[in-house]
Amino acid sequence: MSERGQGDGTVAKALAVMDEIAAFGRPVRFAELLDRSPYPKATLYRFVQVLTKQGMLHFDPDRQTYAPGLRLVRLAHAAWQTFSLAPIARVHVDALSDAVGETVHLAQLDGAQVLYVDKRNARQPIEMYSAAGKVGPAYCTGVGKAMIAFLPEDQLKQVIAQQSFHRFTEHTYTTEAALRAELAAIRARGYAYDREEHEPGIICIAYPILTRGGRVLGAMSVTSSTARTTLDALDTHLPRIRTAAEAIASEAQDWRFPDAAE
Amino acid sequence: MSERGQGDGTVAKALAVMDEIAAFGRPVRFAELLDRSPYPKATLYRFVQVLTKQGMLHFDPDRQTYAPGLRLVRLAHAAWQTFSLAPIARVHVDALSDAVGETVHLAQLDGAQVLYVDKRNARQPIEMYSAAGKVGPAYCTGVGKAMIAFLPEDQLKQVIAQQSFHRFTEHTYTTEAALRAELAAIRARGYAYDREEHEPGIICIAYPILTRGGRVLGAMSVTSSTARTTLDALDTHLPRIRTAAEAIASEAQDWRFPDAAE
DNA sequence: AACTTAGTTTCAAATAATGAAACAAAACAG
DNA sequence: CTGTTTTGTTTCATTATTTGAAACTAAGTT
Repeated sequence: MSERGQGDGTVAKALAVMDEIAAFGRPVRFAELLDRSPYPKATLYRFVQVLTKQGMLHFDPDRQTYAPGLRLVRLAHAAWQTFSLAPIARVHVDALSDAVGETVHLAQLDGAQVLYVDKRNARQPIEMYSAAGKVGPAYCTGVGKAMIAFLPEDQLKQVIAQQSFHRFTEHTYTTEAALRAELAAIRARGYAYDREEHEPGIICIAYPILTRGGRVLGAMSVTSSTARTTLDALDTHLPRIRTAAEAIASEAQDWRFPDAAE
Repeated sequence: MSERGQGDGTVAKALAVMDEIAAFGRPVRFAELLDRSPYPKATLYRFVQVLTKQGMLHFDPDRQTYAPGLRLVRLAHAAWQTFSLAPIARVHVDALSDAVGETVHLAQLDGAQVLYVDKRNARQPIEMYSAAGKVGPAYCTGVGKAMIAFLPEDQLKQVIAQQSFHRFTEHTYTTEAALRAELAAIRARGYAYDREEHEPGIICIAYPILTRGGRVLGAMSVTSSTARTTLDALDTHLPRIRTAAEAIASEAQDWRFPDAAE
């Protein structure tokens, strides 16, 4: 039952502090942090000191503010290179983006969230709230649904339990039952649509990236807006998306995510 | 115990383990890690367990390997957005890259190292973390020298003490004296050249990004190769680079790095 | 079956983390 | 300029966690 950050030792607590600071999205004063933190002054103070000394946080002495530090960028580079699909997928993402002329996203699951690991903007970029490293909800994005639809039931259960089911638009699925019906449809179809469920006017078609054993590695999507096109029109890109996703799956499997015995 | 028996702190130790895993640049087995680690088996084991549970590492059960986890990518996104110059500089980096048709780098100092936070290739567009997050030596890159040349003496001393002075090419400055002479020249000139000091055939011109108070925020560079051009030819881009660097400095100062009093 | 090597658990002792409270230093009154 | 509040830092006895040698299990090899 342990969530991140509680009862798991000192390291977990320190990382929870990192999360909190990152969540602010801007440099933050010690007092602000203290308000939101479950830890007493002295304890939080020591954490922040240690993290700063370690380069995980950066302290601006003029403004007396803390922000996530550059050591993270260095470590994340390693994560991106060794674990994410992005380096393997790169050539395919490029090709797909060129071919369809729309925004392409590559995403993986980070716990119950969608984490975008790569992105290509269309030539006429739509202003959207996503980039590599950005996270999003799993229950109302194309890539999110395409991934969780193919999770084994026990994992799916955990993931669903952590969804907020916030109603972003009038098309958002806001109940577990509705989402499960949608996921069943996605499994039957083999891929997912986003029908303006996360942002009004934004639609996408998303294809899962699965190992031969059916394990979920990630998903990739082609996104556009209702102002420019329709889902039916996006459907014409399906063969290309499928080809790209399957190529990524195949290469990823060989290089990095071999299944046990199947 | 008496004295400053400063026990390292559990968080610092855990982060050291992260660094070690990241340094491998590939998924790594527990035993490999143990060889390189100063910690005994049980201790290292627990660290790795905690970090995995926290999403800082990812464990591949099939191969029994650990790799940096996706939580880092999420945290780094926050670091990149709130602390790095990249978001502010983006439009200027784009414009400069378009104008000069060469590779443009944006870098900041992370301790004694150069950390690249953004990059534009002459032809290929967005690359995100493939380039952002990379580190390089400060003493033999254009951006590195452009930054450390403008550090106050006490900081410069520390940084120099941490340089390896490895001879990458026949042009690399390999002594503190030689480097200091070069830095003096850079200060006088206002910007730096890389004359194939890091990689044979690669030259660049790098301009520091400084606050009005003279504090070093970062540097940006235009890179090319001796096969295509010469330093003199690159010099023609100088006004554009200066303009871009100054624009970034000005905006960064207003938004995020105000000096104390000026 | 005997022997290796890799990974996991145990538990008393050693060590580090905790947090209430005191302290210092600014910021802000009056 | 003096008292007051707000914010940031240090102290220290208590408490809880971390530590690591060793025992153990599992998997692979001869």
